[in-house]
Amino acid sequence: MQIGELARQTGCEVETIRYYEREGLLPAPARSASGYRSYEPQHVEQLNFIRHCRSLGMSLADIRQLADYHRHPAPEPCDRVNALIDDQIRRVHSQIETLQQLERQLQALRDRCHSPHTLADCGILKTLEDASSGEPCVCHPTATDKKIAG
Amino acid sequence: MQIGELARQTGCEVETIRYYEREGLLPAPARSASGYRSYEPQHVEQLNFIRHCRSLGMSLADIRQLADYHRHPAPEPCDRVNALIDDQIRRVHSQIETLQQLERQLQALRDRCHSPHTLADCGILKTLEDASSGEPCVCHPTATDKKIAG
DNA sequence: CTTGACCCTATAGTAGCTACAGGGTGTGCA
DNA sequence: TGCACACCCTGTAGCTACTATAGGGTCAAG
Repeated sequence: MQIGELARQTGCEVETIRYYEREGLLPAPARSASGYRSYEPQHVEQLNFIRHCRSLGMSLADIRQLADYHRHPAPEPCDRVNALIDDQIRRVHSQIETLQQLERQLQALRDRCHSPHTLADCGILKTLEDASSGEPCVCHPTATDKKIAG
Repeated sequence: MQIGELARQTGCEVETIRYYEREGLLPAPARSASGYRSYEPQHVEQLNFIRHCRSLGMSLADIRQLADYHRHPAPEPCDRVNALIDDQIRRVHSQIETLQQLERQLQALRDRCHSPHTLADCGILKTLEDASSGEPCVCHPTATDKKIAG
């Protein structure tokens, strides 16, 4: 099967498939006489594995690890698989908390301006300006919540 | 004041300050005879403004807009400021919802493997493999929740 | 014999920084 | 005077996970 057909079967863009190959996530397939990539059904499965993990928010590095365990189902304990998933859950959870705090801060800022104003008189801009001069602001009640989310 | 001092006063890295200047967010300061950047107190305020907005998760493009309104407090209505903040709140909110769904999916996957297993017998890996072959999986009860979060 | 759909490689762009390499400047100390 | 060391400069490459070209080749149908 050609790359376009693989793309259709997996819902993954052609360029992304070539990118995964370059990154060593998807094994390089055989080539036709004219140099076209020629995929086997197992490639569909491998690509689905990658896309499934991506849909769970995992990094390509983590997926590479998982795919390795997948390919070599050794009789060792699967602690590292669990640890990998646990880390991912922790990361997602902490992102949620960061964003929830962000949402509260933005809402507090937004509450500064509800009725129609002019720019010169806008509570939002004024709050942002005051905060720039080091004054306390509604959005950041404590100093520690002002760090920038990665 | 030199760039290092500005960095110290604002908690912003020197490279980041130069980056903001390149991007047109922070006005280019005067230079000393030896070519060193020489900042005024107003630069502290402007940089604080940028960092404050960044801590609210705003993009540099949005911050550029806000800084423009800030510099030109015209007597027009501040609708666009409000719209900008509202958009940001919407974006943050939808990111939270996406991540919460992700967390549920990851937890469902994690629940597949609690007691000690070998790799060959790991419920997590098995679930991921089955999903790659198109079988229904615990993490994605419906097909629509499988899209990849940006 | 041409059109159009497909394929190839290589490179540059996205956001918001961060981290060099390779050089110059300025101050303190022996 | 010589040297160490902290600071500054520009320019460029790296990070993630793609996406989007440019510029070309291949193949089947009409």
